Amino acid sequence: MAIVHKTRTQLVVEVLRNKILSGEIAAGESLRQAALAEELNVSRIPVREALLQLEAEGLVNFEPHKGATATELSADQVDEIFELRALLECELLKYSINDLTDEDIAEAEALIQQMEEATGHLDNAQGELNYRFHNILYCRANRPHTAELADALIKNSLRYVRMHLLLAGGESTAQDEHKELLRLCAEKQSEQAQAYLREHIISAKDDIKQLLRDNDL
Amino acid sequence: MAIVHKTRTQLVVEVLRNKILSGEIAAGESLRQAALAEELNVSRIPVREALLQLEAEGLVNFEPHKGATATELSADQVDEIFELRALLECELLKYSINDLTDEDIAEAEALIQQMEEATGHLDNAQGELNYRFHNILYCRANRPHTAELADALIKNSLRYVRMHLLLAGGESTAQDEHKELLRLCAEKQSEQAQAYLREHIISAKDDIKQLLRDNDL
DNA sequence: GTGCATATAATCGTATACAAAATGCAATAT
DNA sequence: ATATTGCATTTTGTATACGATTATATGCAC
Repeated sequence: MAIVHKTRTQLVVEVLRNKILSGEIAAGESLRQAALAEELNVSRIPVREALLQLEAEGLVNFEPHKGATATELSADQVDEIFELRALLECELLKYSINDLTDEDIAEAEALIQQMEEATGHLDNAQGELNYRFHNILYCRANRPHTAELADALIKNSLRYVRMHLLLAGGESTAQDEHKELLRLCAEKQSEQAQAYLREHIISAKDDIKQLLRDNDL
Repeated sequence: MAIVHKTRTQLVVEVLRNKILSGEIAAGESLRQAALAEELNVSRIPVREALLQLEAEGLVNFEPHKGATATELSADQVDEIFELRALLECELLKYSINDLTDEDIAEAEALIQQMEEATGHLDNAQGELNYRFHNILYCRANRPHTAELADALIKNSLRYVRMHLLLAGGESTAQDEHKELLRLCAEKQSEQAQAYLREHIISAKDDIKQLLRDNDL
């Protein structure tokens, strides 16, 4: 087991990403380089590089000479991000489903189990589990670029999903949907699984948009 | 017309992107920060930031402590990139087509004209025109995130397209395809236009893969 | 000669320092 | 009172300098 050296830039990326996804850094909040550097005990260079990386992930807006801000979450963006997710994730599932092993299925089942146990805990463990669940289903797609894009979108939407879990209690139905989706995958029903997945993602989107509307965003 | 101040980082990004897309920097070539900095008369900081940005675009691989290289072009990647393009660009066209104005159509027509005139010149003007042609068709989609992703993919595939133009003479058929595509767009035949666009992109992919095979890649 | 340990060089990563740009505010003019 | 100009402050952008990591070469034991 070789020890792995993480650069300060990578550490800063992780810290900031978590803070943004968890809501500790609010959408629209401006990210002053000097302040972050001091807070994290690094110089501004790794902070700058981290901000650039986060911009590529879509979590940060970086305007030259103006500074960086956590990206805002508009209803339009929700539409776009979730529809992109549906598009890319269905594509990944299409390429992955026939090569999913029994172990993959079992692993996904275990995650559903854990999600049920985690119901009620309002930390971001659920989002994390949800994230891993979806990723397992796509792991055999052998489409690294597509997977990377989908990954970024999923991470980006985690903020909304978290809000979804907080404001609505809607994970009980999501649980059932996960089980049904997994069943279709286990039976290699490619078309139905894709359609179901799409519906799963789009309905989450609609829920979230409704929430945004209700909470005057 | 406000004068716009470009940062050195942005300038370096543009220079390097052009060099990579034009082939002046070959796939797999390692990009030494100090050498680039000296060549471009800037310090290593903007070079580093430019490399990070190019990595986000998929043109560069950036490994910590190891250095950056121009990304390699494997047959698998061609598959993936062009299929992603087909997916995303059809989506953009779907949302854009009904709002395309007569001016948009005329502009696209003018570009086809220019492409015909440029036939034979083996610079990268054609790739550039091609790029602008496709972008016009999507300009009314109002999907900034999707457009950005598609843009990166198109830029990434420009290297292949260039090779395609160099090795095969295949733009005469592409020209006809562009005209037919534009006609379908002008007539707002959404479904057919999408299908035709998909076919246009996929067949380019197949051509390019064939070329890669023939030239022992 | 082969394999390993150490030394050396090349390259990258980051801190610090300085330059350039944008912002906010106050003084002035309209 | 409002708009405009100029200055001071804040923040970002970039150069330079230093430290850390990796790759390469050298020497030694076997």
